[in-house]
Formats: sequence, structure tokens, C-alpha cells
Amino acid sequence: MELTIFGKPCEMAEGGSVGQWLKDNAPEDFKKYLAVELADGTVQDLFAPISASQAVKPLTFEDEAGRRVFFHSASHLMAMAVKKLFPQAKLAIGPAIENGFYYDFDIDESFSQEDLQKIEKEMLSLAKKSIRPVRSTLARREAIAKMEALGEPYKVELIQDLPEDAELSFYDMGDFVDLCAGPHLPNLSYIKAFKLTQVAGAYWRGSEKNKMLRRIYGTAFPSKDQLAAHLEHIEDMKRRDHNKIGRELEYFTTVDYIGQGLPILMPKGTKVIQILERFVEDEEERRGYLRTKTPLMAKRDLYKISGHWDHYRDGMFIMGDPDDEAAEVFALRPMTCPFQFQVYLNRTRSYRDLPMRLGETSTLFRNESSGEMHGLIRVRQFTISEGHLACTPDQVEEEFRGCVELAQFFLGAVGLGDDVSYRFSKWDENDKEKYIGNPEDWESAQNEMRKILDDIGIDYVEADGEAAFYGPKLDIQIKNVHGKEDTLITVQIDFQLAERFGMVYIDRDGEKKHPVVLHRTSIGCYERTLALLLEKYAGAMPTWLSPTQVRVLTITDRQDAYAKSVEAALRAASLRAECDLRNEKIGFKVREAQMEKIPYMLVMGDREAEEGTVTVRNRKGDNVGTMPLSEAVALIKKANDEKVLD
RNA sequence: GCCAAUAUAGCUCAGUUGGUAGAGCAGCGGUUUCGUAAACCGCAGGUCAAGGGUUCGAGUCCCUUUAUUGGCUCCA
Repeated sequence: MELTIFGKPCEMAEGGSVGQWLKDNAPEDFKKYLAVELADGTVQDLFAPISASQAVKPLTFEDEAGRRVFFHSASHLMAMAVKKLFPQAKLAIGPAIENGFYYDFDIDESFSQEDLQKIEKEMLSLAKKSIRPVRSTLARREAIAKMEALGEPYKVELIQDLPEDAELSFYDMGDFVDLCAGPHLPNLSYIKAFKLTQVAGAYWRGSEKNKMLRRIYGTAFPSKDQLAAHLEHIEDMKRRDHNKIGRELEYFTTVDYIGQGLPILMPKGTKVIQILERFVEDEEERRGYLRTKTPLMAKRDLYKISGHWDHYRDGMFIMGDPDDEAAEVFALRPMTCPFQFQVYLNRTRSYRDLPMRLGETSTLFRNESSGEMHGLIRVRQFTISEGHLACTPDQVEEEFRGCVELAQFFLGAVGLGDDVSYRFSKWDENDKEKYIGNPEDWESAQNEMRKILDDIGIDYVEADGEAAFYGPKLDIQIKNVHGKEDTLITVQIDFQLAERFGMVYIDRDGEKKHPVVLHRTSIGCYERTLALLLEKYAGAMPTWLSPTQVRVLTITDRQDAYAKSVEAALRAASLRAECDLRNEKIGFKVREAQMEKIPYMLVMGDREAEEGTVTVRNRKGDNVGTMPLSEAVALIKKANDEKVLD
């Protein structure tokens, strides 16, 4: 049998393993190899026999796939420790995740912090025992019997749901056995450093109808240094958390008696959002959008037409008794579409009116479940750069492309262009209740959208069950400092609501036809975008977005009058300037401005006041130079106007 | 909604087995007028998230509620 390892051909006997070969040929560092990737991309145990000639890749912790094996084994190590300390705990599942692993247990009492420490200690002593995971397979009936004998009902359920012909593999680790597809590390002693980071509840099989299990999250590394570096990285990310710096820097706050998901935007947060709104509105006007301003609420009759009443009622704030058919019941709007459609419906439209592009800076209300609110990212009232385009079928591709390009333009301007990923969100054909329309329409809409996406040539992943209830979406996704992904921007194709609302145009041939409607945001939800900008820049907003762009600092109060005149000149140049005239040491004032992430400081003493100059410092601490005031104004104005991402 | 953790001055935090609420920074009033990481003196600031309970006595123990944070589920 001929194998290729590290690109070099080598001979191997039948039943030989890559692990053995490495041990024989590279004994000094063979312990860094965790598993092996076969030519077809599957990963197997390092010491599992190779069945055919092929090129293989031994995986280390540096490889994504290798890391997953490492984390997966670490989750088993944790399950071993838990079973030893809490024999009554039932095992559910324990996969690797992006930066670690978790394992779900069914146990009455939750795990406390002390429990976690005990488990870590037990893991340490188990890891030192040098246990080799041993793989075996069983027939279905025996597998079920084995798991029933061990008293593991969740494992039994998992086996029962696997296909009839699936190979059921088990891993023995000392006196611990688990149903597991593997692969695993050659030896659990490879796991040198780990930390159990938190406990959380998680539904069995991810369904809220099922029992809630206790999940323990952890992370693991081949060395203590790597663990320390990882934990340090997490701390770093937490320091960028918009929820922390956004409150510290007074961008927003919350008040317990106002309620969850209803943040108070302070002057700084409001300023950034205002800058973004003006930027978006002006750019959209340049691109042929017309602006509208529509009501924040409507009678339920409107939502019955749009489908919201049947498909989105739980997400709405309703005023009045929804069960009283005779009463006049209102609801705050969760989406703008049915309102903005009325602009189109106001009179008969011709094909000459299309495409019609409508934009609105639109405030929406969604009654999210109480556990789901998160800083400025997930709130109950928010404002989005909303828009709807009505077009003919042959205009769809160009208009869709225009929406994507506009979104990319804004993302680039604020500096988030490289931080996003694209998701093609489709419906879930097994859950038709959630959607309106028939399967044929969904298929054709999705095929059309896929074709457009491919034509545009963007990289995207497809996701089932993520569509809006009326159509498929292109979602532009971004991750926050905790690694959690959210939708920042969305562009949707809707082949259904136009018909529901009776939106038509008179085509060239004199026939009435329904336009295709695109729903889209251009910079998304302003609150969410602000949150992600705060995290991206750790609060140090680019000059053009900074609530305060320049602060004037005096050495003594002899310069106060000059400082006020400088501030006035800066404001006259449309720069957001303020003075700090307190009798504090200049070093203190500078440091405070830096802590507040103000881009520029103009420092002045007697000399500057006499000469009419200022000494410019930036927030990094660089002294840019002493120059005439007009030069300093030009310098800062340039950064503002060019929207540089300093 | 579910599983957890948390809530003490504007901020960061102390507060012993239940016995009169504390510090630093910020703020305010003076003094000081100083060149890049913190001048000096003084003052004020709290229904310990809210409500109930146990107790002679609760920041501390118990219950309920609210909010914040991390997950699950759901979504811009």
C-alpha cells in the first residue's frame, strides 16, 4: 500500500496506521499529531488502520480539524469526570465548538462554581492516567442494549434515530464508554490545560418543547501557555464589548423601570446615529430613492392583509384585546412593508414608474422574549434604514445588485466591509406553517435568488429555515465580541405581498401585473450598527463618526479666552469641538481626552495664544505639531470629510 | 419563555458567623496657574435594585418582582 504523508510517498503494510508510521519515522514530535485527514476529507483516529493507498494529512492543533478532535476528546474527558462525581447524571451530547467544547447532562441539581472546580480537578487526575480511547462498533440491537444497561436514555434515543444501516461506534476510555462517531486523540494525556468556562441551560435536541439539560462549556489546549493566551484574548474582547464601553463612554444606558430592550441613547450615541442616518439618507437620494414617513402603528386589519397577524403576532405589541373581533385593536409596527406599500398603492402605476425605490428611516417595535435582549444588539424598539423597491421581473437582478452594492458601500465607509459574511436564507419546507405561499413559489423565488447571487459573484452560505415568512433573504452577517453572529443587513425578494396588497402596474402590453418587491436595509438597524462599531473600534470612533472630534485644552486660565475663540472657529468649520477649561494639569486633561477616545486635542499655552497657533495631538498620543489654527482646522476637516478610518 | 450568575455613592469595588454604611476615582467649594499619565485643602454624595418575610435587630438569611450579563430557543 502506497501512502503520501507530508507530500512524500511511503510504503505501508496492510492494516498499518499513520500514527505508527509517525512514531517510527518522526518519533521526536509525533505527539503533536492528533488525528489524520484522509484524501476524501474525512478525519479518523491517528492509529486507525488505513484501508487504501492515498494521500493523507496528519493533523495538529494548528489545523481546524485537528483542534476539533482535541476539543471533542476534552468534552469526553469532562463527561468522564462528571460521571465519576455525579453518577446520576445522564449523558446527552458533547461536541466540539469553535473555541472549545460543551457537554449536556440531565441532572436535577445545577452545577455550581464549586462543582466546576471539582470537575476540573477530576479531569486533571484522569488526564494524567494516560488513557487511550479505544474504538469499537456494535450492531444496533446490542448498542441499544448496552446503553440501556448503562442507564443512558438519551443515548438510546440517539441510536434509535440513526439510520438502520449506520455504523454505531463506541469509545472506551478507561471505565467510561460513550456512543461516539469519533475520532479521538491517541491519548487523553495530550490534554494538558483546560478551563470550564460556564454552565448554561440547553434544550434536548435544541427544541424548547423538550427537557432543559445542564450544559457545561469549556475550552482545552495542549499547553498551559496556550490556555492562558486564549483566556487573555477573551478578556481583551470583553474590554471591547459595546455593552461595557457604550455605557462607560455614555453612548447609552438603560433604566430598570423603563424596561428590557429599551435603551436610552445618550447624546453621544444619538450623535453617531444621526451622522449615519444623514449619510444614508443623502446617499440613497443620490441613488434614486424617494423618502417616506409612515405611521408607527395601525389597526390589525392591515396586519391581517400582510400576514403579520397570522404569522408574526407573538412578535407584536398589541393595544386592545386581540380576541375581541368587534373592538378597534391597534398594533405597533414590527416591520415597515405594509405601510410603505400604501405609497405605491396611492394611484395606478405604470411600468414607466418602475423601478420605484422608497426609503424610510423607520422605527420598529418587536416584542422579543424576555431572555433575548442584549445591549444595543437585540432590543424591542429600534430604527432601521428601511426600504422597498417595486420593479418588473426583468429589473429584479439589477435592482437586487444595486441593493447589495449600496450595502457594501455603507459597510466599506464605516469600516465593517471585511468583517461580514453572506448568508442565503431559505425557508424550511418541513415547517410550512411559518410561511405564506406555496412550495412552487418558494422554489422558484429561491432559484431566482440563487441565480442572482451567483451572477453577482459573492461568497455565501445557504441556510434553511432562516427566510422571512414572505420570502428568501440575503443576510449580511457579523459577529460580536462574544463570537455570536447577528444579521446586520438584509436584502429580500418578495413574490407574494404585492399580490396580497393588490399592488399592480400597467405593463407595456396594457395588462395589469404584480411587481416584484425587494425589501432591504442599507446599513441595517442603527442601534445594532452602533454596537458593532463600538466593538470594532473599541470606542475610538473614526473622526467622521466621533461624537466629539476635537477638544481644546489650556495650560493655564490665561488662555481661556483664546481657547473659546478656537472652539468657536472649529464649530464654525462644522467640527464637533468642546473646551476643557478646568484647572487641572495638562497631562491629566490629555489623558482624560484619550480615555474618552476623542480623535484630536488642541493644546495651547501663552506662546500659542500670542502667536494664534495650536499644538495638535491625536488620541494615540502623537504630537502632530504646532501650527496656525487654520491649518489645524484643515487637518481635522480633511479626516472628517474623507471619512478615513483612523 | 427556559437554565444560570449578578445588583452596595456617578464609576471601580470593600463590607467578617446578622449588631449604627466604607475607600479610591469622578463631582462641588476654595487654594494653586503649572507644558503632556493624575497639584493641595475641604465638602457633599447611599430607602444597599424594588416589595414582602424571619429576627430584639437584615446590605448580610428566606420568598416574590424588576433589571443587567452569559447560554438555550427565537430574530434586524
